[in-house]
Amino acid sequence: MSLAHVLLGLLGRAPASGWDLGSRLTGDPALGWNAELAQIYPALQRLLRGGFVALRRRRSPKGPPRREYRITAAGRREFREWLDEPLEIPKPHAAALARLAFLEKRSPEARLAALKLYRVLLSEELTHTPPGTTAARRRRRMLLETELRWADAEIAASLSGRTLSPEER
Amino acid sequence: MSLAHVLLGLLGRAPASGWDLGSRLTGDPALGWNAELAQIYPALQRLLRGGFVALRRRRSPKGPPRREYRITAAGRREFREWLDEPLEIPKPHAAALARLAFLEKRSPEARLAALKLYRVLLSEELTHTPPGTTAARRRRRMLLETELRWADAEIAASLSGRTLSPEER
DNA sequence: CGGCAGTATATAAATGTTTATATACTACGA
DNA sequence: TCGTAGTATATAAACATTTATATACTGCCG
Repeated sequence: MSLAHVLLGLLGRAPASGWDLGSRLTGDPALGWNAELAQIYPALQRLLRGGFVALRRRRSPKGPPRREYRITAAGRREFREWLDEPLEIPKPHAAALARLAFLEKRSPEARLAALKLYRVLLSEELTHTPPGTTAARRRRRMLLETELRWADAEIAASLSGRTLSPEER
Repeated sequence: MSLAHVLLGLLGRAPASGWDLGSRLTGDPALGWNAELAQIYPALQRLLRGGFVALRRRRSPKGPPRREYRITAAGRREFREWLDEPLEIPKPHAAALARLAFLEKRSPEARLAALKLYRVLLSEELTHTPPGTTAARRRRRMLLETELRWADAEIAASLSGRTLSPEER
């Protein structure tokens, strides 16, 4: 169960509320994990019952009282055990990738349009991704830059393919 | 529901059994999707009931009779609609990535060992990844090559950090 | 004052995915 | 002949994730 361990990892950096953890997860794609609040709140309750985190209630300047969690010694132990499990090459699992995998099923025009759109998305993402301060962030940035070069190469290939198409010869 | 659409996409290339589809999914990480057979068989039954695929039973040279599916016109229509949905930048979601994201929490020795292991895994994966014949496969290969360069850079940084550590100064 | 936006927590229902288990057919080697 | 490996299908149970919905508190704008 990785979500609980990722939450422990984040709480190891600083105490946080469920809301904070949700923001950090969705705000940092380099973490390699994401979750809805509806999943985070029950996960924190389980961690609390298990003694892996401790709770402190604090009133919030805005909104209802916050429930801030900090990691316990047992939590750190549990996190380290998870961290020690063997690494693997992650197998991607995303609808957007599956769509890219079937690019060849589209008409040359639609393919080109999709590639150009994807390129725009990539460069936007890159502007929101500051040069990395951690290994995982540096990795993420390098991968985005590579994807950008890939998209450019595919766009070029798509254009030269178009030039060679029957109507244009 | 992406699994059903990915299956339709694969069946659009050639008719196949559930077993075949399972092998193709796990055999081609560039597809960006993976699933267990226990998920594939019910999905095919739903596609069949919906009229998106048609079934032909064939006896197998080895093992029990195969149930081979081919895509129907309705299936192609459904697939194209899914393919036309807007692209996004995929947010990675994998335990291995989450572990990499907490590399800094490990001791310099453990960090270095993890990076070296990951490097080995990457180069193995690359040898099993022939130069791409589709856009998605070319993308996958470029990303693996970039990850390899990232791992080398992090290993180098880790080593120079070690050189500067108190005991060695 | 009323509604909206942002912060904050929470639960139920629906959906998707993995793990465990069972069955069946063939070929091959011990 | 018996076990094992590979091919092939299938279901139940457990687990994970998303979507929908509800509540509450604050400040701001109209």
